[in-house]
Amino acid sequence: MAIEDKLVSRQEDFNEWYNTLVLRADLADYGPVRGTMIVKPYGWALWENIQQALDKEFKATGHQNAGFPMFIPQSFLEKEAKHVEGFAPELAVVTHGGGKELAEPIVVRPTSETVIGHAYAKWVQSYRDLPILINLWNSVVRWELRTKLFLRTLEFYWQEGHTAHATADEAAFETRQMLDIYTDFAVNTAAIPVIPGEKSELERFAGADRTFTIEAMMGDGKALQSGTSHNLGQNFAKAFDIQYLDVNNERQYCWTTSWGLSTRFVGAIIMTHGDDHGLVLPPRLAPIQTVIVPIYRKEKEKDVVMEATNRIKSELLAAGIRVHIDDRDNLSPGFKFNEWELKGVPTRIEIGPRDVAKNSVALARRDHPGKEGKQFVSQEGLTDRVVALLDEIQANLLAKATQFRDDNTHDVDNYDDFQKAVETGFARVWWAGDNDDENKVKEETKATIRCFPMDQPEGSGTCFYTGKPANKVAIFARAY
RNA sequence: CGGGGCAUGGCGCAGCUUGGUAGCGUGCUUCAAUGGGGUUGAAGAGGUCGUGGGUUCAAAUCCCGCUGCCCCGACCA
Repeated sequence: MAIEDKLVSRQEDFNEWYNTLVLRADLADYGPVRGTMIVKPYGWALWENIQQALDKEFKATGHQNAGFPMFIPQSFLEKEAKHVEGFAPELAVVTHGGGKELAEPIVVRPTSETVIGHAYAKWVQSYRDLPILINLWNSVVRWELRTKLFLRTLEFYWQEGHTAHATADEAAFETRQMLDIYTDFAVNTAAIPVIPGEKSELERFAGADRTFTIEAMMGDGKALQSGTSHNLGQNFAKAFDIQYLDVNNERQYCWTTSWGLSTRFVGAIIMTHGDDHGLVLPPRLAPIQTVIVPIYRKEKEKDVVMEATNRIKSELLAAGIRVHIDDRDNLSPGFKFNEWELKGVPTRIEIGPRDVAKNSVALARRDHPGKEGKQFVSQEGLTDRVVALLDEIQANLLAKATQFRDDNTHDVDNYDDFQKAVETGFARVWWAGDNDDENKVKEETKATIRCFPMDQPEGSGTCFYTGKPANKVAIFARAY
């Protein structure tokens, strides 16, 4: 392959690096309509692993999956004042159907709170009908002005959970529970050290009382909101008339929540772990955890090499490892090594005639790219070794990402230091300002409040911007 | 919507200033060799030069219109 086809260095141009990486690693491509995305099989396999990990947690906490329509009457959106205000500019509207102009325009769902509200109003009569705990795996459409593969596309895939509860406490518990599930998933499955916290009023979901988020730091120091959990209070219950009779035979409005995590998370994985050689996928989510590259010269060698290759594959499969044999005969081994590194496969086994003779293999690890991370090991106990190595890589990725985040997070107490801090990462500050102050900071530095971390320090301090006494710590950063 | 750029085989580009047979790299197909870090060689396939008009004997190239895409800003998971 030609030199000009190599990846741009991540440090040189993070944007360019990201875009070419997504295309070259065969994760996704642009669709025919500007801003749409085709998720290719390899990218989708990664998304499926994310889905499975989350879905398991949703089920374990009593949620069920369901399907809801993608078409929503425009009037539904208008029932909740803040909601329509937030979403009106980015709606895709269907005006014709069956060759005729429609009496009422239909919007393609940008999110499903409204159609869910419509349904729940019918479903809920009694306190005995509550709670309703439903999750949707679907895609939604938002007509964004600027788009980027995975991070912001016109249509994106996600899950959106929608729950209705009898009391404010239950809704608050649910909101927090789902935030914790996202946090645990990000940290322990995706090896992304996120900061869970609450959004400021300016960044709050349109129609929510409180919005919670997990914020991750990307390789360029910018923040990425990677999952959200909203406490909708009684806003949608009142807009859609979701009421129930309580034990005292009195009508009460429900308390609702919604929470979501999207294919944007794939972007988070790429931008957190990727390096100049390509993707680095956390072992627990990697579509292929171990790739075996057989190397042989003549037809004579092929048989013995393939025999060992297949035997090793069976052993790995039996241990529950996702294995792939790269037996393409038109590519050199060196090419394959580079390609699988580009695709982020955590471990690679190379086996050639010399290995067959010595009962060994070459075992490479993706978190140490190139020849450096390669060692020749015995075929005896190989499966155990790979299992251990996958765990080691998983832990190493989290440790590296955590180190990076901490190195680029600064506690600052004055504006000069603040400006420097948000150039390269997060600024952790005492905050006592109003929306105007927050907007001014954004105009001057491009940094916004990413969240007020759940983990607040004891005591109080002085706001770096307004100089007022403050009792809350905020994370500021430039964001995607 | 404001500012900048681009549109030529699948992908990346040159050619345009000064009009005259459609080029390069990579990829693709076949064969042979090679095979432990982006392998060689040979032979092939593949293009209405975004689109509509104009000038001209002749337009990828000059002129006018249109469309699409990319980057920066506003919007946003």
